[in-house]
This record gives sequence, structure tokens and C-alpha cells, in this order.
Amino acid sequence: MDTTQRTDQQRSADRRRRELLEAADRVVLRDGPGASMNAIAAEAGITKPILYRHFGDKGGLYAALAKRHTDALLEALRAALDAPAERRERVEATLDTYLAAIEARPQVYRFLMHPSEGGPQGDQGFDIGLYSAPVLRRMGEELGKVIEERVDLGPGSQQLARVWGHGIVGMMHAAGDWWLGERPCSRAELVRSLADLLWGRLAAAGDRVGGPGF
Amino acid sequence: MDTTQRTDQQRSADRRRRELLEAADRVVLRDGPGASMNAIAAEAGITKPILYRHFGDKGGLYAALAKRHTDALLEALRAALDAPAERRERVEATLDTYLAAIEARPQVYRFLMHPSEGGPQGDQGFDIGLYSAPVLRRMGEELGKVIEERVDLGPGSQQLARVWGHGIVGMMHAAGDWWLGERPCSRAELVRSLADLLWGRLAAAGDRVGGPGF
DNA sequence: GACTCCTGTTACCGCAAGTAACATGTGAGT
DNA sequence: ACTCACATGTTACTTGCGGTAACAGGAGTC
Repeated sequence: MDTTQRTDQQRSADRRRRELLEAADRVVLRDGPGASMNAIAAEAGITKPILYRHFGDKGGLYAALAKRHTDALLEALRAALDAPAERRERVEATLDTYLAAIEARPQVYRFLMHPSEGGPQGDQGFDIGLYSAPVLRRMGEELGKVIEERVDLGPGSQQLARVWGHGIVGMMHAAGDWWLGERPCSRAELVRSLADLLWGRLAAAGDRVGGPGF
Repeated sequence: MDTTQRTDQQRSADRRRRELLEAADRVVLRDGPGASMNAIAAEAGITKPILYRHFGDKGGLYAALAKRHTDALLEALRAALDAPAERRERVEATLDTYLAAIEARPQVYRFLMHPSEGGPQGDQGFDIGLYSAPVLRRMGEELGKVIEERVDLGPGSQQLARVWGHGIVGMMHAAGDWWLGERPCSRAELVRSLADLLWGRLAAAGDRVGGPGF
């Protein structure tokens, strides 16, 4: 009948879509974010217009791709955030989860956060910068919500929690990005350093000899 | 002689270069970061190849453009960082300086940090994402140096300071970006909230009723 | 068998980055 | 005065991308 047929078709379309996304994933992870639609189509064994029929435009495809990875990352973060432990331990676990993720799959990370710098040669094409912001925004919003739910911040807590959510995510992101590039220390050390920062060690530290401190 | 001639020529070339950069600035601020080389050349009253002779490629031009603005911003930040005041006040002044800058010239900010999302219509073109990272990196490095010079952090201070430098810059950036988009509060409130975060208020806050806190 | 979708193709448009090859003005050296 | 070197400027082109139109089967439905 009509319904079953529609269902069948939708099923088929969804499967196809997933296959295409997986092919796109392979190409993007291999060639960097500058991968062309032609290359992706070729990897999937088809041609361009099909991609456009499924995803509208390149932005749609990349958004779908980004969503997959983002969802996975957010789930891992939520787990670390919800673990039964002291606050400090949770913070460290969350930081460590994030850093472990970007360490384990730097290609994915670079795709999500640092559009196009992959390929050895020119990457005229497309700006995916629009998709890195949403990732960080989502993480910031989620963290803000968790903070507001869990921590007693007195009046104005909602706003404060949101600011902190975005701020902490930004801190994690920037520090992680720098760390991933230079690897100046172990992951555990980085986690501890960041947690110390959040724990007010900057305020507690004394001035250095020779003048007023920062 | 040779030297004076070379100097004259170089002077002329430098002036030309500055003019071109100013024209590029106007176009980028008007049309968004997706501005084409043709458009920039037209604004400057010349044609494309000249731009390429001066800046190599579009990346070179945009890097030069970014450097201008970045230098200006860094100088303002250094001033706030070096002001004679208590540490907390300096931190707040620095945060406020950064936020005031991005608030005053959001177009410039978006150009530096958020490549291509300016124009109302399609922006196939070019990825400037490569230039936002350097900006943040430079800020992070500088802040790290200042912290290491001024704050007594005990053993491992250099590494810790660098981590904190990048982390704090990332926090400032992410929170500022979110704030600029949503304007959920005044600048002063944002500054206070972030400074409170750095001052360990997250660690000091109590759990909310109903379970262990974040 | 005609009709309708869905999938797939080839061939094309428009536009941007980047490049060659050619034109021209100007000061230096002889 | 002539020419050489050189910087500045041009037009016209190539290449490669995103995106689209128009066409070509194939599988169910009436």
C-alpha cells in the first residue's frame, strides 16, 4: 500500500543517506575539510547531483556530518558530567573526556573546529567555519544548563551559569587546540592545570618578586 | 644612488601597500569576508594581478589585514594588562578591553574570528579560518608570558602559565562571541561573571538541593 | 501499456583564485 | 639622445569549484 511503500522508500533513502555520509566522512578525514563534492561523490561511487538531492548543498552535507560527530562527543561529555563523583573529579573527567576525544581523532576535531587547512595544496572551495561555532555553542549551552541545575549560585544564577558554560567550553577548546598542536605536556597535566585554573589558583597565587602581580 | 633609489621605491611600494590594505579593509568591512579579489582591486582602483604582486595570494592579503587589526588589539590589551592596579582589577580591565573592542567594531571582529558569514548571499570563495587561530594563539602566548612574569606559581610555572594563558584567552573569546550574539547582559556583568569564574567561585559554590553538584 | 517516482547520468553555467603575456612610463647609465 | 632595467599596470586566459538543467532508465501502480 501507500504507507508501507512510503516507509520502504524512506528506509531506503535513509540507508542511502547514511552510506553517503560515511563516504563523505572517509573523504573528509582523508583529504581534509577542503574535500570537493566531486571527490565525495566519487568515493560514494556516484556523481554530484545525487549528493545535492540528498543534502541540498555543501553546507547541508557538512552540517549533517558535523552533527553526527557533535552528537557523539556531546554524549560522551554528558556521561562524564553526570558521573557520581565530587565536583572537582567531574570537572576533571569532563575535561579529560574532551581532550581524549580530540586526541584520539584529531582529523575529526580539525574538521569540526578548523575548517580547511588539511590539504597540502590550495583549498579554494568552501567555508565550513559556520559549523565550528554551533559545536561550541551547543557545548556551552549544555554545560551552562548543567551548572545551573547543579550548582547553587545565588541570585542571577541562570545568567551566570550560561556565561560560565560558554566560558569554560571556550577555555577547554582553546587550551586543547593549543595543546594538540604543540603537545607541551601530558593530557593529565593539562587537565590538572585547567582544573586548577577553574579552582581559583590564579587568584590565590602570590606575586612574583619584583613588582605587582598580574 | 642605488640606496636612495631603493629607498624611494620601497617607500612608494609601502605607501601603495598601505593604500591597498585600506581599500581591502573597506571592502571586507562592507561586503564581509567573502569579498572577492576583484572587488577589492576595483575598490582600490586597480586590477587583480597587482594585488597578487603585493600579497602573493588571498591568504597573504588577509593575513596582512588580520595582522593590522590584531596588532592594534594586542596593544590595547597590553596596556590594560600593564596598568598599575590590583590583579583582579587588571583581569577585569583586560576582559573589558577585549569585550569593548569586539563590541565597538563587530565587523572587524567577525572578520578576524568568524570567516564568511557576512554577506547576505552566497559566499563561495575562501576560507579565512586559518587566521582566526593565529590571533587567539598570539593572545594566548602573550598572556601566558605576562602571567609567568608576574605570578608566582611555584614549580612548573612556565607550562602552567602558558596553559592558563591559552585557556583564559579561549574563555574570553568564547564568552565574548556568545555575548556578542545574544547580548544577554551588560558588558560589566559579563566581565564580573568571568572574573568570578577565574576567582574560583565555581569551586566555592555550594551544591544545589537535590543531589551532588557539578 | 501509460503514468509516476526515484535514482542516476552527462553536460553545462557562473564565478572565484590565480597566472601568463603583453603594454607603458620613468629614472639611471653611457 | 638612446637604451636598459624595472616597477606598474593591463587584458585575457586557465583551472577548479559549487550548483543546476535536462535527459535516461527501472520499478512499482492503475
